[in-house]
Amino acid sequence: MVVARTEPSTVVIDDCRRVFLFPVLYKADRTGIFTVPEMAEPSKTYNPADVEEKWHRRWDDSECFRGDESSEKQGYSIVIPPPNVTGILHLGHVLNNTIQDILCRRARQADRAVLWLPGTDHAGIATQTKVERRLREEESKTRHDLGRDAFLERVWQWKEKHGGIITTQLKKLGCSCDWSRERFTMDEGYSKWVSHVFVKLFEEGLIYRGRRMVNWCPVSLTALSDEEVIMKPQRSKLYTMRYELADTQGNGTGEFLEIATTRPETLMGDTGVAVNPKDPRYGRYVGRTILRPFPRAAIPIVADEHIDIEFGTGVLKVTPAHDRADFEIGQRHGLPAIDVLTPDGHVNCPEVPQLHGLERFEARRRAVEILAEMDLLVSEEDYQNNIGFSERADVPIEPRLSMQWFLRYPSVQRAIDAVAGDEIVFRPKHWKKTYLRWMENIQDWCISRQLWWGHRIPVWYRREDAASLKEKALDVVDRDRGEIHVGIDSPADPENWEQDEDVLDTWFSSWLWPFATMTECEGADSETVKKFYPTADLSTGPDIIFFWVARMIMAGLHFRGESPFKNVYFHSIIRDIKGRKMSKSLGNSPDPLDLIAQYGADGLRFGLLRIAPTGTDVRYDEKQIEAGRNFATKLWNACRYRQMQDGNQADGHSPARPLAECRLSPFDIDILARVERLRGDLDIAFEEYRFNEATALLYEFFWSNFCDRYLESIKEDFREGADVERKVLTLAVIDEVLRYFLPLLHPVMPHITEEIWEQLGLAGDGGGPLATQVLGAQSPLAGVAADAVAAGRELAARTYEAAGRVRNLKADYNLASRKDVPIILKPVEECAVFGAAGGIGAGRVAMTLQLLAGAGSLAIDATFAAPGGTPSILTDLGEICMPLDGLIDMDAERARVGKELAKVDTEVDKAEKKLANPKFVENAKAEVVEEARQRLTEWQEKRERLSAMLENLA
RNA sequence: GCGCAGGUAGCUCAGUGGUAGAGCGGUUCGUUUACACCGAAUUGGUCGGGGGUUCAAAUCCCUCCCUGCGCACCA
Repeated sequence: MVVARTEPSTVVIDDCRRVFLFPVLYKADRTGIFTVPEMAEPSKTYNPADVEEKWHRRWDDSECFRGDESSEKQGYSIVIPPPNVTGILHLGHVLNNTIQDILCRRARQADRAVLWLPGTDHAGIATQTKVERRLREEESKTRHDLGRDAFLERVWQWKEKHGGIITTQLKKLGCSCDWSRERFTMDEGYSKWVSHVFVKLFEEGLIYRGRRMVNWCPVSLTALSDEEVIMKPQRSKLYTMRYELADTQGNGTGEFLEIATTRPETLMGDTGVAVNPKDPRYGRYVGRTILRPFPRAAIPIVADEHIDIEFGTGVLKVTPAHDRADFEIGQRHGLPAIDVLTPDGHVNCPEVPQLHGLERFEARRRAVEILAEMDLLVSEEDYQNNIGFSERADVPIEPRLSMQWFLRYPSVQRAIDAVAGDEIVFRPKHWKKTYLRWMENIQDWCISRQLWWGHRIPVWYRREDAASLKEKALDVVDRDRGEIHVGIDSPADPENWEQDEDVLDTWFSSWLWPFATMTECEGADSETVKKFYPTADLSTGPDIIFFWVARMIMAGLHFRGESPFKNVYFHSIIRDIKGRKMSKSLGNSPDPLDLIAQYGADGLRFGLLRIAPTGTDVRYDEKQIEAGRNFATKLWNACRYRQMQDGNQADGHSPARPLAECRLSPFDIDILARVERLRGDLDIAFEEYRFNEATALLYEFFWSNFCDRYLESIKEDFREGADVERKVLTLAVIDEVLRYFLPLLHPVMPHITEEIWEQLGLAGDGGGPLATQVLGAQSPLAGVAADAVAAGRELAARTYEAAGRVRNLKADYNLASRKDVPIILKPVEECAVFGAAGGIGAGRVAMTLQLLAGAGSLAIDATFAAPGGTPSILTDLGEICMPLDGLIDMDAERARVGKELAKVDTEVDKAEKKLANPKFVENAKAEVVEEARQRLTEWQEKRERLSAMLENLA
């Protein structure tokens, strides 16, 4: 078996710093030991691994991505959406960070001082859960076994061990972050910001503590915000049971009311039954009492508008402790709240021993049985309802009454105005509505979490009163009374105080990210924040628009007086090919590192960008990544081809004169004009954050225009005995195109462009890495007269078009792959001036036409008289005949021309009809009408000539 | 229920009033020394249905159908 392994070789072949980048092929023997290369052979495929690694090192060493706060240049900044510190990279990260990398690299090219500030988030619940699980699995311990301090020590250890992973992965992707400024939400300075903000909001009366109905996760044992609850449709049962009126018999023989419920296991907490006051069926019951079966008790029947007459039986059991709506009904009617569940979701009701201690779903089944035994169960039917699940633990949450800290959001109206008035621009713009809708219905934020990993609430209670204070609703007044201490620092006499046990919601730190990463909360502003705040762009997923984006806007406005960013770009959510969300449990989420290993970081970046950025969501298809890799290979090979020509060269590498003074061919002019045009088109595409369009432009230019047309047509210049001057000029044009193109591609594919840039020596003397190149304003066609450019491009376009038509013709005769077919061009009059553009004679056009058409020979002969039946086509260069000795088939040719004529006929009809319509001529834009006229003329001419051809064939 | 986004070629998607596009796939041909991760040709669409506005609609309006997402919910 022969194993090929590539090693970069650095054979200096001349004094121009050009080296052979293309690796030497080594062969391994059966032992796997590499032996002396048998022969040097350039690799046909780009091998990203070594190249990428090398450039990561180079960029790192040169510190070229450091955000220079003292720069004279205009600042540009992005803060990274901090990934979970213990998380690993997924495709969403790849897309999002590629976008940010592009924005930053382009900003550097535009000569801005750029800061891309990286960092990670402590991710309270997620991280704590991970460490707890490990503790349970490996040591069979809970966090309580360790105690708070020891447990936190473990979490920090875990963070130290696993915290760097995602950062390393981002580096592999080529992210040009300023790694020297990496931040973590639990850094000391950052934590100080969190406390500072808490204290400030508390002082403003926006933070308060109270006993409220919250979303409780019975697994994580903490309260959650509304945003952390995911509603999911569930198949469940709707049970109808009956409660007996207490004032009739009370012994099972009196009057009953039927009540529908999905949660019979909470009926021990029922403290009332409610009907709608407008419901004629039940008016007479209101004010009476009814018997709760277990524990048996008489509870009042109340009338409440909230009850839906249509639903179920129109009678609701009111369980104020276990349902948000019931709680409110209870408040309105003075019904007590009886908590019958433990925090971890077990029944807590010693009065009913059959249920006491049972897990909540087990208790539900058991409660139904008991009801049936008591003959109180009327029916049981399948029912679909929506249940809230906890985002992290993925179990149904319990509405639970508990003492928590809440925030009334600050600067809400300003945050609404900023987005509504486009001070902050959302893209795609429809997300604006989603944002405004949420902001306009904003609810207080439950910010306390019963966790240990996070920022501890900076509130202390007087030790002697702590027990009672912890049960009390609190606000700023209580501090003024000296009962509690709220401050960044602990009280001076800590032995007399007890700190609140809870920590803050992770997002309560994340919402400060854009400025808390840049400056300290006390004292003078840092130079960094002065230079780089507010940031320019935020790129993130629409799934965290409420969690993060909206809150950052409020925090920025409130604490810095300025919105934290100008533009928000919401990238699409990546789904699998079947449209499902990527998830670990489905196993449909490819590991980006595998993809990088297989396709290269550049290929991955390019491939994802091609499909991802416009819609709301996008289906991931590995074929796209493959296309990205293929594009890298194409680029590699085109440059390899260019480099191979160095060896053929007699006299130096570039013409002594500037390009504009050389005899540029129409094709030289065309490709140079196109690469310049590409730059303008890219500017527009990126300006509008249309990343997919940008990749399409780059792909189209390089593959179709540069490789398939230009490179294919200049190969003659490198053949034995070709004109040396022309060869040198062609090399110069290729170099100029690459010198212009590679920087344009660089933000998308940074590694391979750097490598080629260096190896081809395109930077010139003293030029640094491509990553540091500022794009100049120089046109590749500077000094070339505008009319020469126009004429050259016109002639090039005609030639390319004609070559395509000849290929079609060949295919019609099943000769597509034949290279020996002779063709004869009878030039049209206006093309008789071959050579007007750039002083190059007809030979250049003829050569290109012949090469691209794949013809064996080309004669230019205005007087050529084709034998009858010779296949020919009409092009903008003239009539092109393909005499096929021995292959001529009059019938076939007649059929072909007839078919073409028919097609042209319908086109003429269409165009005539359009122009015959006076309203069209009247109303349409002048250029549209003019275009239609021209088209008609062209079709008519073509029809005439085709008719003549058909006659000749007859 | 309310809102948002989408329905264009077999697949993934571009295309906002003026000749329906790309990539992938399929088919046929081709290894000519940059590249088979390639080249050439070719196949393939009454642009979700219906109605309207307009000289002209994939594009604007109305309506219906389907898909995805968000918000709110009926116990």
